[in-house]
Amino acid sequence: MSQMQSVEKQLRHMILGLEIGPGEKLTERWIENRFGASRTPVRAALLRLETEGLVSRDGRGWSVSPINLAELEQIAVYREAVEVAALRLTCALADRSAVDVIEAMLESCDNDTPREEWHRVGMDFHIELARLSANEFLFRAVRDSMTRLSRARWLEVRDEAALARAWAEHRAILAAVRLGDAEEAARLLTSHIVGSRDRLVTSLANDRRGLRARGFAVVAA
Amino acid sequence: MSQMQSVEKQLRHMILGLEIGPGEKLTERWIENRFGASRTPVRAALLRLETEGLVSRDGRGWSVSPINLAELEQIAVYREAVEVAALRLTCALADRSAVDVIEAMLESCDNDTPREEWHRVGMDFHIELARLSANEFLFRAVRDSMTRLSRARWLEVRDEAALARAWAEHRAILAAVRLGDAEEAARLLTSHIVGSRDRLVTSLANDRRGLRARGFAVVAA
DNA sequence: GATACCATTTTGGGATACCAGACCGGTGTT
DNA sequence: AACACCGGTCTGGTATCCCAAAATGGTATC
Repeated sequence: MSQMQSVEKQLRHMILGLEIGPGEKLTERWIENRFGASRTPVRAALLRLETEGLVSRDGRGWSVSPINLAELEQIAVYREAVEVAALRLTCALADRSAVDVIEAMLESCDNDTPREEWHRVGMDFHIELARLSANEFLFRAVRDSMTRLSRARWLEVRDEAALARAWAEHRAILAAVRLGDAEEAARLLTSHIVGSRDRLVTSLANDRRGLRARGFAVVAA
Repeated sequence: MSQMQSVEKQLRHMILGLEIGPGEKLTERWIENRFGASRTPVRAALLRLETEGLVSRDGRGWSVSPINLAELEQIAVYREAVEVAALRLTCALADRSAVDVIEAMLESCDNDTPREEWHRVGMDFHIELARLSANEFLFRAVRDSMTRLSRARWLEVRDEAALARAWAEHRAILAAVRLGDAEEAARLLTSHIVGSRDRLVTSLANDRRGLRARGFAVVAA
């Protein structure tokens, strides 16, 4: 059995789900025992997760990357550049009917939907929207950005009002894309990303003490 | 001795310098012998180079990534997005004196300068310009893009006229940045990137037969 | 002569043994 | 009580072994 991908997947899942706290130390031996794999696949997983920014070298060893407010702000700028570029490409497409699939994705969330699902769909909206551009690099950039933002976004998903607002903005963006109005879509997406960032950073800065109490490392901006 | 980084560095250098042809098969054992390292650091190197796009899985084994025309075109779009975003940030800075350092870098190339140096400085121009934005993600995006483009750019550097043109465009961009004219700088950078891409893709498509004869895999757009 | 088949070799994936250096805790000294 | 020292333990880095699967090449058959 190829345990390599399994270790990587499981470890990523634990990190993204905050089952292992940001800033926590990791030893190859612990991972080895935890997932019943040997060091070769463990090391492969760590190397991959390092490039995703989920894990970092900590001196000689490893640790789960802390949540970094300065990094979140920089990612927002990066996201804005790549997502807007992807969006403009998509608006220029002759066939933009694929937005309906994304719209349907949004509709699949209602009051009975668990938090986890909202969290996932909220990210997938951006990822799938970027995929429509058919540009592999823009797509990957968005996907990787969302992975890096994923842990911090658990906070936003706890705020009912923020969630409703995000969904409304998502729908508005899709509407503009459907019409092929690149300028309007870009404007909406930009303000959505900037707004998200502001709410996220504010909320993280406020919760910082509480998060640290739970053992989560949160680095200031 | 930490041979891990050494293997990675040396292998990357051979690949970027076309000492190992695009599309060529690689075996872990060959690398092992070639660099006198054992398989663990070899695997680490391969995993890292894979994320850089220099090496790809080829069935069960590994091979040097072929030069892919479709990929080059997509990277150009991606580059345009991130480089322009970085440039706008830089233009908004109060202190833009760092452009002088980049200007000096360009000036360091004259008729006696070896091809290799022109090649490196041509890439470093874009990388260092992106670094000025002080956004780590935009910077990395540009750096990684240039790495991916590096091999294909060996062709452009053989064309004296193209080189002169590129340098002129580089200088014009710096001049606009120095004035803080973001719109003009963005316009110049965009057309520089688009122009580079067109010349590169055209020239590659023309040389494709010759490159293949040298054993270089070149995938069509 | 082409092709299907089988034995051998080779390959990457995984496991394990070993090492040098960092880290930690206790002890003895001041 | 504070601090310097020292020995054991733990960790990541490396080398090496083993294995299953895939590639290879030769051979017999049609």
